Amino acid sequence: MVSASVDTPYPLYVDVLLPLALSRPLTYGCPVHWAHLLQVGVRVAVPFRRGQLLAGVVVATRSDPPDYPVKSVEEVLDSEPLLQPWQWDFWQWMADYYMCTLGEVLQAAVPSGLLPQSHTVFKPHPELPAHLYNLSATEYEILELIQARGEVNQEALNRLFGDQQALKATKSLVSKGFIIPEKELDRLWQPRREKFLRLSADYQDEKALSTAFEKLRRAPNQEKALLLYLKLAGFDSNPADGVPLKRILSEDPSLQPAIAALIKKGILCRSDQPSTYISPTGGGTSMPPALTSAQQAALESIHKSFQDGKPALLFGETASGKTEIYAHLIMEVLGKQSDAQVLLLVPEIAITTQLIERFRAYLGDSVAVYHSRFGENNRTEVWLSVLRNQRFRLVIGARSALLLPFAKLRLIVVDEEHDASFHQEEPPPRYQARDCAVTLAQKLRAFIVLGSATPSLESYHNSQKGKYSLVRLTERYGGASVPRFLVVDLSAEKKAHRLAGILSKPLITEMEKCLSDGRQIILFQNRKGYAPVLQCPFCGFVPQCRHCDISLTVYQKNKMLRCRYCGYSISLPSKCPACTYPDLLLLGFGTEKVEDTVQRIFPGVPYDRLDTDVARTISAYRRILERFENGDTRILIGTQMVTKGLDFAQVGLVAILSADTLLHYPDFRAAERTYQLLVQAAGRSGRRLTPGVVVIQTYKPHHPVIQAILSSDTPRFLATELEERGQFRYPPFVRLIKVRCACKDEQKALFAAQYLSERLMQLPHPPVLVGPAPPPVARIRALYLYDLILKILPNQRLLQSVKQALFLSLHDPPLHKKFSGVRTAIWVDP
DNA sequence: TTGGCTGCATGA
DNA sequence: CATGCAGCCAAA
Repeated sequence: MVSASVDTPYPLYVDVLLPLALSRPLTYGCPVHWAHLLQVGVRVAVPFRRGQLLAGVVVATRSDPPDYPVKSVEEVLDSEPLLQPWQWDFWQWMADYYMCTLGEVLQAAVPSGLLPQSHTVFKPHPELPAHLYNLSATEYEILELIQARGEVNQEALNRLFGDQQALKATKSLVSKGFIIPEKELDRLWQPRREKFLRLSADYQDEKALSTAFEKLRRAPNQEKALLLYLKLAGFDSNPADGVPLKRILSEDPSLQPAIAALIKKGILCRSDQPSTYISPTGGGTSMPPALTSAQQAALESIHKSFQDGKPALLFGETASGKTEIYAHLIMEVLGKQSDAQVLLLVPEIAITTQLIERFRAYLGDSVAVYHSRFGENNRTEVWLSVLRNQRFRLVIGARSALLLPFAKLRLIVVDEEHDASFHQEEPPPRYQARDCAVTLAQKLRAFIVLGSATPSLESYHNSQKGKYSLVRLTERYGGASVPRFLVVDLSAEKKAHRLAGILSKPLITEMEKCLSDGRQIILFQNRKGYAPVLQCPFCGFVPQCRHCDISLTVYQKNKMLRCRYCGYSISLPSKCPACTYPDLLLLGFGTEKVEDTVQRIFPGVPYDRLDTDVARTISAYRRILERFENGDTRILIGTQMVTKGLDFAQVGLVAILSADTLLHYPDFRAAERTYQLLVQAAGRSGRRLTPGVVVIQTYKPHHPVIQAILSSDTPRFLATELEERGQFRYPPFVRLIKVRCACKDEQKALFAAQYLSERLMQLPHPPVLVGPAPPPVARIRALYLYDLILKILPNQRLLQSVKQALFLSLHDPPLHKKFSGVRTAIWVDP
């Protein structure tokens, strides 16, 4: 028997990109019966490792066999490509630029519903062994379950019996010949379909219909059902499709058998119609408001920069009406080409109903929303619709929307371009979506606008160099007024004993004034929980995380101590774990503690807290905002979340409870970020004709950033900050690459980082190296960390050579041998 | 990255 | 001699 073992050549070989961190696509053979379906961009199911099935995307096809044995493509999942041809080039650019693998980009881009994986299903063996006596209790139970249900998947068993137990038992059952494991691909994503009812062709005219009623004389329920159908169909503007079955049953669920009978008699017939997971919202009837002359001028400048083929940086003060300009641009582009697509990128949290509703008013159901917290089905539907250029004209999305397969993208708008959430920290690809958007626009010859009231120094610098064109918009829109700033010196307040927890006397006074005016208050504190540190005043003991080098945060409500890095938690001790001293100190302030103070000082005033702890889901987040919007709550206490994208007319006071935690953040962008946040927070206070108040509490009232805010001269702040960046060699004057070595063994992590640094020094033009040094939190999840920061002059060639050297060193055998167990991570433009 | 394999240490 | 864990390496 030779024939079976001979490696029969396949008619076709395909390189398949899998959604894993593999360094390259893998090659599979394609059997004849699939070959005609294969083309670049279609999905295939392929075996991976031992029996696992995985969906991947075909990157290339060829007819010559590789010089190693290959496995066969199991199934072709598409008849049309799932990707646009330009995406390969763009993804490759991302992978090269951000030093990650293509597979990681694939994973970030494609909704997981479109990349199914296999799971194991156990079925009873057709010929069961005669003896059951050598089975353990668990094995016996599992066998019974499998026999009863016909098939059971591994996950279900894991849930019932625990991972270890289930795995052991199934393994043993398989080897003893009781059950057979089979790999099945997860159910493929299906477009939604809905059951519809309509009148059969034979009963369309009035006469036929009356004979139908004739027949139903002795079946009152069926008669009732038919009447109900006719009533609903009559109201339907397009009864050609019939009436959704769901709608009929929602009127009277008891009619189900009657309807079944009507179908059986051939009076009604059932049909499956394609439907949508994204319910229609209506709208699309209004036009964006007319522009003021200042806005019109800005719009024209943007047109001009488009003609020059440059990205436009729209630097418009808070409330200068940038959104109106976006709206006009978008309508223009869509007006010119009816099949054009537009992408509006927004920071994650700012995907508020407010912005979406605004655009739905103009564009109705052709507005899609895309971000990670939207359901898998919705995302998949948006993906396919954007690919085939159906339905959606405008996609409003968070950073990952940039990876959608646009068929005809003509314009990208990046709103709040300075916002940190455009940068993906983890997992790879670690990319900056704003910068990627610029590259993508260039590749697709699409227009691009970056908008902000406080541009990032990178973008501002680019506009000064002439790479982007700067469009200024200084006039406040609709007579909006500038808020009044009040800086409170916390050290003076403390000396005068005028601090109630974290609320200073002047702040309390402003709050009282605001409340008696019938207006609302936002309190911002950039810390979750009750207090960041618990300390014993007697022996000084501070509870630390077991796995991270950080003190545990106190959560008073849940009586817990919790690590903000790894989630490790223990119950709140009532006395010092070291010396049993009973009165422990709660140092610092989190939002929970602010809540307590507010409750104490303003008893009876309704408030809410908004941070990731309470707003876990999008619906919880919305509920809290709704309550605030209709005035059910008067005070909103929260973290970053409360400073972004919320526009509430009744807010009269915004307070930054501790500007210092922002200013002292160990990051070269601390000043920039603080400035941006303060401006953004200020934008939340006061609307139109009623000026608002912004209270900034700080121990450093003379800090340049605070002073800059008071003068509200953003260009000047940008200029001075740019000067500092130049002086201390920080972006945008140098490019940064951060390399992190992580290992359970601290020495090993350090040595690996040192080794890398030595290798990089040997380059003909070495980068400036900072470190290796431990980051501020030097151990996370039991891994010791060492960071190496490379500063590279902004020169394409240099950057390229450094990246290459870095790549080679990381994949170098000596490094792997000597430093096995060291994990590395790279951030380009951190 | 992940899982499976190898080799070594521990335990009945 | 079985079981567990760490380190190593290929994945087609």
